[in-house]
Amino acid sequence: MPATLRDVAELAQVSVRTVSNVVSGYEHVSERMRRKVLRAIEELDYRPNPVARTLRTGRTGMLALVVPEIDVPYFSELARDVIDAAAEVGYRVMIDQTGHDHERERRLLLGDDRAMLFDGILFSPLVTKSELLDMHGSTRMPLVLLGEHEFDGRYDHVAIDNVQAAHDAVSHLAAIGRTRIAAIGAQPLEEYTTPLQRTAGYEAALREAGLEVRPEYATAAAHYSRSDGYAAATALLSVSPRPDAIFCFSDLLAMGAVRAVFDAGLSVPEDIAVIGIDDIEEGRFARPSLSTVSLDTPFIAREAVRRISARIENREAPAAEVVAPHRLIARESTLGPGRGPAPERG
Amino acid sequence: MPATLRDVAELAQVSVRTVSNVVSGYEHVSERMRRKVLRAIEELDYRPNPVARTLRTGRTGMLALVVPEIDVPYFSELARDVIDAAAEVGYRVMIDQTGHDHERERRLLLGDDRAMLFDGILFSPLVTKSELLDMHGSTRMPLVLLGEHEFDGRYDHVAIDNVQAAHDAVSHLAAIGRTRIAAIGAQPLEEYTTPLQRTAGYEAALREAGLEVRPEYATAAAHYSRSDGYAAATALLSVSPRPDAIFCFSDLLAMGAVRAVFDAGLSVPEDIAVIGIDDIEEGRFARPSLSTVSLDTPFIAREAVRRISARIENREAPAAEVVAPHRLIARESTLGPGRGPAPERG
DNA sequence: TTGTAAGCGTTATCAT
DNA sequence: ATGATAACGCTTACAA
Repeated sequence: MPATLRDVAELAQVSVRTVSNVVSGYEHVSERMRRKVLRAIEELDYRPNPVARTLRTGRTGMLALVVPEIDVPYFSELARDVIDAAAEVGYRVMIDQTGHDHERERRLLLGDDRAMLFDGILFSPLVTKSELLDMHGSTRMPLVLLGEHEFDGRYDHVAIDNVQAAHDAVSHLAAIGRTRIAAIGAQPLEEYTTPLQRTAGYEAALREAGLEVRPEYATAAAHYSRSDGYAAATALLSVSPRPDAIFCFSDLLAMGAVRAVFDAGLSVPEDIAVIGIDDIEEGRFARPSLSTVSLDTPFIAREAVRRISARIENREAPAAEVVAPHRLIARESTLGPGRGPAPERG
Repeated sequence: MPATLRDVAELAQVSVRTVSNVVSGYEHVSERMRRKVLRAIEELDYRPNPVARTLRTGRTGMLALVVPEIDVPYFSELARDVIDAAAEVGYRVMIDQTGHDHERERRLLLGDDRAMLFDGILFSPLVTKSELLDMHGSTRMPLVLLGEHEFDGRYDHVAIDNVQAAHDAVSHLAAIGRTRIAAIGAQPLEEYTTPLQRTAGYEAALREAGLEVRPEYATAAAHYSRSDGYAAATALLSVSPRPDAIFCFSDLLAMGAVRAVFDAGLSVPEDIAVIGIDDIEEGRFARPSLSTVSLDTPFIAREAVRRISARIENREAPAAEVVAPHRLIARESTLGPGRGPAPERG
């Protein structure tokens, strides 16, 4: 059995109050007492029980990060930054993946049984905003939404300007002279905001460049995975006229699309230029290296942790929205060979 | 303020005992009572406080997964499988990354302050075995070691046969006629077991194939990252005689190595064949697709969770070792083009 | 079958 | 500056 505060108090011949004071670094403790207590702690190898402390204080010191799939590079890179940012302010991070399962997202937001072992949730959701709000309504768990959803003033929000990011990517393709620009990542069946916004940016940029918006160029992808990108790109190759560029709604889709183009005997970017969004490290070393719109995940992580901390401190404060910066990074998949890998970001 | 058991009891006009029975699904509760209680629960929107429950029962229902870096694909894919496997038996997973920081690993194992908010640790360590044992000694936190360390009978262990895996990779290179086989991933300065074992397998396979073991072919890599692979491969290209194959101790190293070879104006596998270890999805879509030794992460995850559950149930049971299977997967980076991507595993 | 009450290990309130 | 003691919200003997 591990030693408790009482055991220490007994051995040191002081009250539990004093031991607690020493442990939690209370100022007004005499040097003599402190020594006695520390000696007893040492001897008993005492460690405070965080659960008891939590029950008393109401703080677990843990955050939950909820993402669709942790093994998607964008999310694992985000997770790395979130864990680091959280560690800096004394939080640890529990990760949950919903696996594109709305039901699992729902349960999480409802705070079912042991879900509540953390002080707040950083949520990168699949479900649409309104559903989400309804679900989370009754529980008062601090919540910060990550990603690209519309700000509705009810929840803290760390987003990126999706429309603009998509717009920038497509404008780049137009600027290098591409005229038949397809897209992969629309999701006509569902009402996810991300694909809707990116589609909007895509179409706006096309119009701005004086290019035609062809419905047959806007293809769907269920999961933003490499294999979805591969499949969608393969299908696009037999559309007539064949696209000369593909804008993918994620880098992972783009990795699959690039491979598909080469498997069809064509070349990137000569025959078809490809650009993604996210700036995952994989794309920087790929062949050709992937042009993309870089999202500032360290910034997102830092802001998310800052927002959730503030929310935990004060649940009544008005909801805030912060928009993370993004920037276009042109590499070989649009510009052609000759630009080596860039191990550094950017 | 959220409702407590007492509030529910009061409203339902029953004792807390009865409410608790209903909540935790105790059998012997009359239908009438159960109804009354459920109605009150509904009305008050009551949710059990998991912290209080934990303080009482000693179980948090959480596991910690400790890895060097969550954004390394091998670890994020492992994390995905661990989270899923844990969810199946009612556990949730907290992830911590040590970032190659021995001190952080140490603190985790020592169970410092709020570290102990979980029932057990799944630990994929950097530090050597003996150090680790000394550190963990005093705390009795259930622990299962993941990865490729020697079994010493004191801790549960889910490992792979590192020597054999490396051997298989190198034998494959020899079998396709390569004679100047280099390696990337040794770490002469530190005593990590993984690189030592893989180096052993590498050298054994060379000898078995009647090939010379050249020290200048065994290069180091600090972090098994893409950029380390890139740098090491670049260096290898100016060794004379130039290698005609490179065995990388991880797929990520291999991704960097492949890019380096092409940047040097050479070709994979024509000039230099490349093989890795891990079988991350990235390698299946890369160009050329990456030959590798596939580690069965779902198996590892399942066994790890099984072991830690057993250990939590019975801390006195003898330590067990489980060896996860591996198998060689030859793709384009050793066999040449013509084998399309394999979205499915293998 | 259900009620009463004693903890689980802290922190925090009230004294002194 | 320190001691005694009441919570925190739950589970579980022990009683009834």
